[in-house]
Amino acid sequence: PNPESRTPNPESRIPNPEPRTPMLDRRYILENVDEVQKNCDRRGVRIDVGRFAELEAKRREIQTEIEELNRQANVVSKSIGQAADAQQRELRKAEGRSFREQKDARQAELDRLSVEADAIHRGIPNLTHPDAPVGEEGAKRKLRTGATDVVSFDFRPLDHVELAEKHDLIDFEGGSRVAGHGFYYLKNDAAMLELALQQYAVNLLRGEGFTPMITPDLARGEILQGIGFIPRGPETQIYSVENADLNLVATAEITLGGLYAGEIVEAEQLPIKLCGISHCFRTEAGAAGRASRGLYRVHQFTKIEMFAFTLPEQSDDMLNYLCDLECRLFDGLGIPFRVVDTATGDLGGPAYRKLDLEAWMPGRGDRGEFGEVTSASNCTDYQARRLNIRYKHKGEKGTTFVHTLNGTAIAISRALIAILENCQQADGSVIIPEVLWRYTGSQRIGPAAHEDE
RNA sequence: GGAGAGGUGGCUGAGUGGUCGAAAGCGCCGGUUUGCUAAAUCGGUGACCGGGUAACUGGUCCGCAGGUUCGAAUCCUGUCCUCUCCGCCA
Repeated sequence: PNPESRTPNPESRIPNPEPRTPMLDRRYILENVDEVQKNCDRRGVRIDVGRFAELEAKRREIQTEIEELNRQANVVSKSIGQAADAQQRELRKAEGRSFREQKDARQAELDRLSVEADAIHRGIPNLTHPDAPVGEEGAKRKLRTGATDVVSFDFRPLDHVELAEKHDLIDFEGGSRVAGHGFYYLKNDAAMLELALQQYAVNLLRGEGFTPMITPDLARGEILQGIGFIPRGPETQIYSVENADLNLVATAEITLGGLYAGEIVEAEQLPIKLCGISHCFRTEAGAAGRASRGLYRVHQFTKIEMFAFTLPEQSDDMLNYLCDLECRLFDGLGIPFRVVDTATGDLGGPAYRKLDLEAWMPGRGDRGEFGEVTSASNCTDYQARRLNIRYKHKGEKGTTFVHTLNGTAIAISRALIAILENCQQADGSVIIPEVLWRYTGSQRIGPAAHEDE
């Protein structure tokens, strides 16, 4: 599938977005060139921070000149209004024009400089939590395991594709015919399971003070970029709508984070905890063939997402809290999993730290493998800067960027894999996790076992 | 989708080319008065970027982007959003 299309007019709705899109604060970078450079190195991001500092210094210099020229031009302009006779007036006009022309010339130079400086700036990723393991993807650190042990079957377990076929749960062929490879229909008990999982997750989160939200499934390019996605690039993971500045969201993180774009919230309202229900669309460009059998890597799925806006000092705890909730959700389902602290080299640009749950998938690979089912990230103020989301204390002056965090509660497609494969029985039936019975109305997929379990 | 109206400071709302960063009111902060509450009254009260130890000071900002002009909240173009009416529709 080719998601490429052109948008005639990318719009701006966020009031006064900093035109040069700060990722890290420019001043912070200038004052901490070495540290920022080291951080980029640890993440495997090739960036010349020193060069940025150089350009930025020059840029400021010119900016000061421009302001001075502007000031002089303003003085002249003001005097014209009070000028006595027409001759004086014309003289002053010429003077003013001259100042503006000089200014424009300097401005053009500044713009040229900014192009390079901004390109570097855009590439600078967020800082990294000191505890995050340093290295490539393999350097990730296992933090703990869930409450449920991995069961070794005394029969050859089926994978979820085989189980789905056996019980008529998923129509991959139909999905391909109608929408292409990577799309599918959930049928029968799988459809019911999706609804049940949604209810299960949302109810638990609501009890924890999250506001349930069914969000738009499309969003403006600007919002995507604020969150850290790059729509419409050659390698983009994002589907875009033709002739409109709209994109199918890859996660409700986009719509939940974007909800407060341009806002100043009262500090007393923080933390704000949202629970988003949305479909997620991903082109998965360049991912073909990579361990993506069945439901594991698809172009569309439903996801219950947690999102939090916090005070800066709250975000470390909030990340652990989101991760704990994910653990509770999967412990509740009886799925074995481990929690992994993502290595620096594998962090996305916005993430300061990322904790993943990897569930055991007995049908994956030769003898079962862990596969990522959730992901919780602390993005500190990286997204807030780009979306211009700040807080202020009531009655006080001055605003500060909030911290944003996101975490998967349940991504239905991956959860389905884990449930089908872990809960399968020797006779091929699947026992539905007990916490879902009240939503599914049934307890088992497939004929009851003849012998007991 | 069509027609019209509108988007101004924390809020309401004036302002149609030059002392407008923006009247007035509300709110907020401080003073005075009153026995608390409340009321009255006086004064203060936007954000961002830069310079300065500081007092202070330069620039930018009237949805957003661009244009005209010596000078734009004000004129022009595009666009987004809101409201009203019409059409269509789950």
